[in-house]
Amino acid sequence: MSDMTLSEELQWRGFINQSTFDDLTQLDKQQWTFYHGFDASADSQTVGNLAAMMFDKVFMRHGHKAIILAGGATSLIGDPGGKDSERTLQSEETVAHNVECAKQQLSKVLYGHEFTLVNNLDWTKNMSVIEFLRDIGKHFSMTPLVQRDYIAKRIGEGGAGISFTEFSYTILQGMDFLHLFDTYGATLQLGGADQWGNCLSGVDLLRRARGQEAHVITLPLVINKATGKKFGKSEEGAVWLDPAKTSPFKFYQFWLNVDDEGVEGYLKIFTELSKSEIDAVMAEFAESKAGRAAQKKLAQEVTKIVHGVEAAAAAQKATESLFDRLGQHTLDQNELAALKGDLPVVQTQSGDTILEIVVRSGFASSKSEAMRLLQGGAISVNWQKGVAATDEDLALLMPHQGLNLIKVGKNNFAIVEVA
RNA sequence: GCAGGGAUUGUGGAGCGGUCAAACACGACAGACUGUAAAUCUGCUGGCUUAGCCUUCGGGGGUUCGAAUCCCUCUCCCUGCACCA
Repeated sequence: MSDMTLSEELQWRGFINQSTFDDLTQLDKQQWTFYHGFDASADSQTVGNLAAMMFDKVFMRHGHKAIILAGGATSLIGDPGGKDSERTLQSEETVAHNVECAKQQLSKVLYGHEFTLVNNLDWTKNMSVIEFLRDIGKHFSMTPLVQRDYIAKRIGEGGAGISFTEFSYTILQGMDFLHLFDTYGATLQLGGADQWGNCLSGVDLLRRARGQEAHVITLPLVINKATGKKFGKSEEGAVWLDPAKTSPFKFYQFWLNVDDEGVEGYLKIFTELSKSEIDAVMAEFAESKAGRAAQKKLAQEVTKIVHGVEAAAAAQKATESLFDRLGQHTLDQNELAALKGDLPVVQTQSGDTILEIVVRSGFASSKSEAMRLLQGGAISVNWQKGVAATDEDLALLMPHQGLNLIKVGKNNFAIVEVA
């Protein structure tokens, strides 16, 4: 796909945050067995995790052996990093379910490559306390642990405190590295920038317990260049990879709406397009910013990777019919029926007010909120915008029999089916 | 364990007996302008059967005509001392 070496490609794509290598070309000189752990504290991964998966894919394309870990054990404990207060423990069933979800999503995104999928619960659940304290704990010195930023923050003035459980998280993760070295010969760990400290726990442990040199590379947290915030949040919160949580249409829309500033970077991270392909799209984009060629390409490619070719095509088609003729064209019943697979569908009785429908669609969490949206001119039915809150004007927004299109805000569409 | 300090609506943070659904800032959301972008401006930000009513200020109980504000108690956090080295 490219004649770059691994180290060159990683740098070009902007995948390197911190690394224990003095010289990254060491990566090019041998085949590595690396491991990368994914959190299982939610039942779906997000686009943030997607960046990490794409990171792994670069290594895989260059012929390195991957061990992908779902954190069945670590998610039972909870990573204190980045949190300012103690987490609520999740039940074993929940985590087991999440691990299954994570495994499925990982397999889908990493499809086409060979890799070993493991769950760290397998080697931790039957470990004895004595074994843990003697064989593992003995290698960790308290002083550096306590000095870790996120732990220091929790312990110091104004901190929320930290339990021994969460405190031990990093040791557990270090143990994973040790185990994967013993079983698979893994000597490299990849992770997110926030995992740097936890990854180093494993490096230290390997050195102390096995006299083995090991390495870590972390990828940067993807930042939205326009806002300076963490990338990957939409209006409704996180952007999930699970189509049930973020529909392929919404997912596609998310990428299409990405800021100009960052598109090039996102193309490099979230797609597998080569340098020449990306250069070509960016050239087209530079000529006509309003054409948004880069965003379109990005949305297309990423949706393909996560949801497949068909879903990507469907999302694109839905987008065209909703936006390209924005406001000029009332979609007929057939066109609306075609959109039913892509947009949320709200079933309703004739007589239900628009407020109730908006709440049921999930675009507002209460009637009060729906009312506010209405008064702000955010709601339209079949392209008719409503502004008034009186009963008479409310009636004008009443959907008719059959299929209707409602729009809330700029980007939220739903089909309303009146029985 | 003892002594102080603290817990407020997404976050930070005012309020210290009625005028408090609770200042202000940030964030979020919406409108205008644009390119379904950014910036900017404007609005909005507990719920409801919305000129009114209801539920919120860590949990529970009390004082009072009236409590986010006062008292008791529980939980959690912080600081200092003690304990432990």
